[in-house]
Amino acid sequence: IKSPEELDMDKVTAAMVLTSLSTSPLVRSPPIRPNESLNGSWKEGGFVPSSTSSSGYWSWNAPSDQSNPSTPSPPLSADSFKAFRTPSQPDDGIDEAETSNLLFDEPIPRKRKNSMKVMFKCLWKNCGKVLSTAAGIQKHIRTIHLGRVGESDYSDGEEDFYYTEIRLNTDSVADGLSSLSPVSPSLASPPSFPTQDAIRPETSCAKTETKLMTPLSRSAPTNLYLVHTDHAYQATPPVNIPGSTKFTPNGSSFSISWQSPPVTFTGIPVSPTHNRPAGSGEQKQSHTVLSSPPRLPFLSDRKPRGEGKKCRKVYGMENRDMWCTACRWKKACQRFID
DNA sequence: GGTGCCGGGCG
DNA sequence: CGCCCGGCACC
Repeated sequence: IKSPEELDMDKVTAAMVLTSLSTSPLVRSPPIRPNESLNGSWKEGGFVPSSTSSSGYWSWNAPSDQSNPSTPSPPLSADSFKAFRTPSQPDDGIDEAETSNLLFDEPIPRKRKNSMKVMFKCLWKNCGKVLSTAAGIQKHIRTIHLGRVGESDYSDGEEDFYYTEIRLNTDSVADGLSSLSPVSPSLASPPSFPTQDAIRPETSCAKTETKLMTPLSRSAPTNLYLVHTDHAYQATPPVNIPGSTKFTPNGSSFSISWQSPPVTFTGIPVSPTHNRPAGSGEQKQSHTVLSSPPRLPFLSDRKPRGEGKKCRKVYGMENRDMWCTACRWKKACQRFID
């Protein structure tokens, strides 16, 4: 069961990955994309917990790598925070100046010569800036239009809706999936992608409200796709940490989340104790849901297994009478809920 | 192989 | 219903 908070988390995590990807040394080195296969495209850092259909999101989860609940900030606890970071990726060391320089001027070598080129265009009125990376455009919007200077690492996903992707080369279409760059939060879905004009924010005030009230709502349902790999975590699925190299390279571990109007959230309401989906992949119906995208055949929604210790482990087989009834009945534990 | 727990059977 | 377990996906 996914809570709304988790959904938000997904989004936040996705955003984090996006930004951290751009600042990660990995991205800068040429051979980031050894091949064009799904695996190759995704193992770099994608990730994000995902959820299942029936709500604003749909996705296919990775069976693995889902045990890492994490929040961008603040750390839930010492432990989770530790898990959240990967030993190989100290995410610091890059100062702001370098970061922006990188984001704005250095296109990420995402594709080989003949593949299509994807650019991201800012949709703010009188702007129209075009950058080559989603992270770059997000940063641009965040700093220039949203005025969030200090929180360069943080994204609530709002900026995702203020820019659009432009494809400048249409050959090689077959790899629909691999063409989805892990660094691109908003991708077009062939038939339903609206023109960029459709998603032009008219107001720049109140962010949260804006999302619900702007014209976004009329086009959002089918136009924005969030792509991430899974890990909940929280999640949904599982959690890949920004910049983490730990993402499971075995194909099945990524997810694409579709979402209707931007999920609304300003803060990150993450409960320290409930950041993992408990049982099956079901999740609460989101109030922002406007429609449900079709389920892809290859999406599998395996339920992430509860992570926490349960009665059995805590008390042991010998003390079975101390277990909660659910555990005794071999049902979902009610005492130690994930 | 252990664990969590869904699905289902039995009283 | 309460109670239990086969079986399976996860670890």
